[in-house]
Amino acid sequence: MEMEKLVSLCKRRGFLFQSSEIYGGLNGFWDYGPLGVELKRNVKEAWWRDMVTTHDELTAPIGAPSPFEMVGLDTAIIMHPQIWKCSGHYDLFSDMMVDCRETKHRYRYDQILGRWAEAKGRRVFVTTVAEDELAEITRRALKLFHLRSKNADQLQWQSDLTSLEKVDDLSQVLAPAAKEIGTLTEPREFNLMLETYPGPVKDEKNRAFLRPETAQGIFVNYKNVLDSTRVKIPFGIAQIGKSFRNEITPRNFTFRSREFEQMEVEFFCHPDTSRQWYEYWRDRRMKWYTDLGLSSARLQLRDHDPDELSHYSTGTADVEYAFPFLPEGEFGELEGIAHRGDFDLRSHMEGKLDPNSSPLTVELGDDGKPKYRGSGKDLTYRDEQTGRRFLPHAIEPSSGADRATLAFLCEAYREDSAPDEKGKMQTRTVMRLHPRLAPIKAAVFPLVKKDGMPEVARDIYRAMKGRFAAFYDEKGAVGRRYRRQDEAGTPFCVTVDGQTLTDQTVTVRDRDSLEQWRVKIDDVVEEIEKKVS
RNA sequence: GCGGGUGUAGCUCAAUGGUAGAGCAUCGGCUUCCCAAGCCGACUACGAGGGUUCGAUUCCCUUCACCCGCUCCA
Repeated sequence: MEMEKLVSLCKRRGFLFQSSEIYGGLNGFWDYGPLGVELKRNVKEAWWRDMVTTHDELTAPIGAPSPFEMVGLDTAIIMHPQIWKCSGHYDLFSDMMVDCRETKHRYRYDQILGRWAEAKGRRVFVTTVAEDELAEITRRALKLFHLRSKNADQLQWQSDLTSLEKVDDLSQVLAPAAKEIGTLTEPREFNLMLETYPGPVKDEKNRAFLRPETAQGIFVNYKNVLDSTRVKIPFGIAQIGKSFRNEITPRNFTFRSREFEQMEVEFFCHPDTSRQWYEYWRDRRMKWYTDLGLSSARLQLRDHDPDELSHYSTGTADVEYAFPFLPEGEFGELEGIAHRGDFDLRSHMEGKLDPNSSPLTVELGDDGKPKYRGSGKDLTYRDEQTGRRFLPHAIEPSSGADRATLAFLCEAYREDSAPDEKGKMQTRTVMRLHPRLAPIKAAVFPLVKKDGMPEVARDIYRAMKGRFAAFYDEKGAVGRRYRRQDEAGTPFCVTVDGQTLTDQTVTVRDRDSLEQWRVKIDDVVEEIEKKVS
């Protein structure tokens, strides 16, 4: 399937529009049209119903270690800036970066180390980002000055190892991996979080961030939920909401947008059982996508390699989909299921933890105090059976609503053949969306606009509208009307014909098989409702 | 962020330094008893800004967006 065809259909039928299109568009932002908004709402509602509303806390679901509770939450997009310092996003997301024009590599300004070296009358700041800095710098300096190891004494070091930040003139700098000097751009600030300034006066003191993930809203409300709901561990808190990231390269339709919507659960459990819960959520979340129509052949559950994991995490897996815009054999992330240990709760309690420490300890600043202070609130959980206190571990299934919607659109797009009125085969474009996700569940047509058929059809339409999304159309050839609904992904079309007027039956036409069968008018609404829910 | 390409109607495309065309879609009729191309009619476009020119959709510059490759993707 060519992506342009899907993009074109999305615009033509009103699934997706480029944001601010009449002003030329805005990179990284997208608008959902009348059909798209229904589809995305259905995705989110399917998720919420399956995770929260219909969850039965009395019964252990298949594969779950025990019964558990699920509650929801809806937190603000803008939160206290300290949250992002303790979560680690602040340090990771706002950096001075330099680009190398020669190698096209991008580096964190503060991570490039180097030494001033002089030889043959030239003075160059030789840099590296490698682990064994001194050896690497020496090796690169010799190479730059065309010196053999035995002539190393011709090389004079004019400084100890220092940060590139101390160097004023970048034209005399040998960039890591570069062959020539002076290839680095001036340092530029990269803010991966979008900033805003609550309050009428723009002042640095007021600087806040649009959340880059919804999860932190859950962590900082974890105690409120415990105190207000009587939930007991193990339990999950679910949230759906917008998040914002300054993606460096927004691309691939809505796949990498700067404004996007997440569907996240933080599942809190005892540390001893966390591994089992992680496996439960990982497998359950994978199944959710196949249940809603993504083909197993295009989906994969990819466990992260141990070296991809934070050491405090015992597992992270991605649910990935083979999007048609990716190269053959490559997959794009739909959802990450992460074992986060107690990193987040402890960071919000004690102060930002150093993710590289083991066991985890609070990261200290130059003054020996915590780099970012936590809330100081006790977030431990008291097991009322044993009387023991502990900090729960969190399992985080974090799903992208827009990415899921895009995957469902990609999966649904098909071109097949259907006969026209002369029996000649024609290409048919059809969106084979799962009935639960389809924006319109059924369309109702009078076969022709006369003989009392419209009146009957309208009555059926009205009866449907009270129960589910339906669409009425009486214009033009009926084949054309069927094809229009095919592109909208409507699973069923109900047609009133001449026979209806004599025996009170209508035809129901199936979108995918094109089969038709007759149903009594009195039964048709219920029959379709059963098939689409 | 870098390099290359593209930007004309809702969609897919055409042509042109001087009035911009088509197919499909849409809308209004007619026709039509089951899968888009039967008939008549109607609507709609040169991404934005600036420059050159008597005159720019066309040439030049800038910008925005999209596509491809590289980079990035916590």
